[in-house]
Amino acid sequence: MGRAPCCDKTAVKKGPWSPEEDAVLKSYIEKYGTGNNWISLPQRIGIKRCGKSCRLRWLNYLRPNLKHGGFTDEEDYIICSFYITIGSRWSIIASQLPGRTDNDIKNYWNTRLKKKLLSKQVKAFHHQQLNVKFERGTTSNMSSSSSQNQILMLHDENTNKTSYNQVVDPSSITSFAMEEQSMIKNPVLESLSNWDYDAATSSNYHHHHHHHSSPSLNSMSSSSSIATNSSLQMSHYTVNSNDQQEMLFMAGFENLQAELFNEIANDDMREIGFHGTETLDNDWLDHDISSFVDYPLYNNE
DNA sequence: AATATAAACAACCGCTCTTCA
DNA sequence: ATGAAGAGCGGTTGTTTATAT
Repeated sequence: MGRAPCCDKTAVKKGPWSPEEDAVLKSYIEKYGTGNNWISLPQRIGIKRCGKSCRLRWLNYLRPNLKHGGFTDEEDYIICSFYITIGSRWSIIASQLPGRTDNDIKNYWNTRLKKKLLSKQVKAFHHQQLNVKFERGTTSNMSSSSSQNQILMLHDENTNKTSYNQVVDPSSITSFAMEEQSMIKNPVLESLSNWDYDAATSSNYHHHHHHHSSPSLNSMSSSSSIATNSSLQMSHYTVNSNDQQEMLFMAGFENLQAELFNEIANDDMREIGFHGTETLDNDWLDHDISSFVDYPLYNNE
């Protein structure tokens, strides 16, 4: 009593398409079009396939002017920008990339691009942190030992709060990081800022209990408009908690980077500082900071 | 050289959205 | 106005190909 199948599954072939099947389908559609009826098409042309399968084959493979593989750097940026902004809305993303299908982009993201982006983000973060120092004590010692290109973290055991104070010399930021900036400022991404995101929110969205981890990074950066939009949208468009965590993770880094670059561009400052205080718990540490610090923040043993 | 493991990718499934009689 | 059929979507699976042991 489930849903009725779209076709007789026993009389229908599954799996990869043969060149012969491709040729029949392609030549028919090129001559007569699809006739707005995929379900009856296979019977009409004598192919033992489900109508949905024919449609998919045509749309993703046989249709003219399709590209396969060989994604360019520009396409990478566009895909990443969109994913970070609107999540896995593959058909929307595909509509921005001529000759690419949603299926292709989805596969590419899942198998390669996601890893590529994550490793870039991690590299960029490493680069930014430059030199992390962690001390225990009271907040009164805080400012004394802070210097250029250093992030100082100070844990006050009495209040169980950790303060941080980051000072970055802009000249130490590499061209790699500038490349990241161009992604953040991608015009495609900016064009999205006027969309009405609330209209289509997510029945399957749920807050993950780690959702506070990124705000801890956000609080370091104040607010560039792009970064703010990005994190807002993020909270509405994630699909499951793993993806959400991962996306917040990336967005947090981007916010931080965007803030850095904006300050460099607008103020021509020699120094950029971030200051703040957070109540730290182990979740926060594990997720955002501790894996990037070469020595433990706490001695738990 | 043989086998195990991972990556890549096409295609499938079940659902939702749209269209039209 | 309404509901069934068609189209579209995105997560996931299954198979092939590449890489590691």
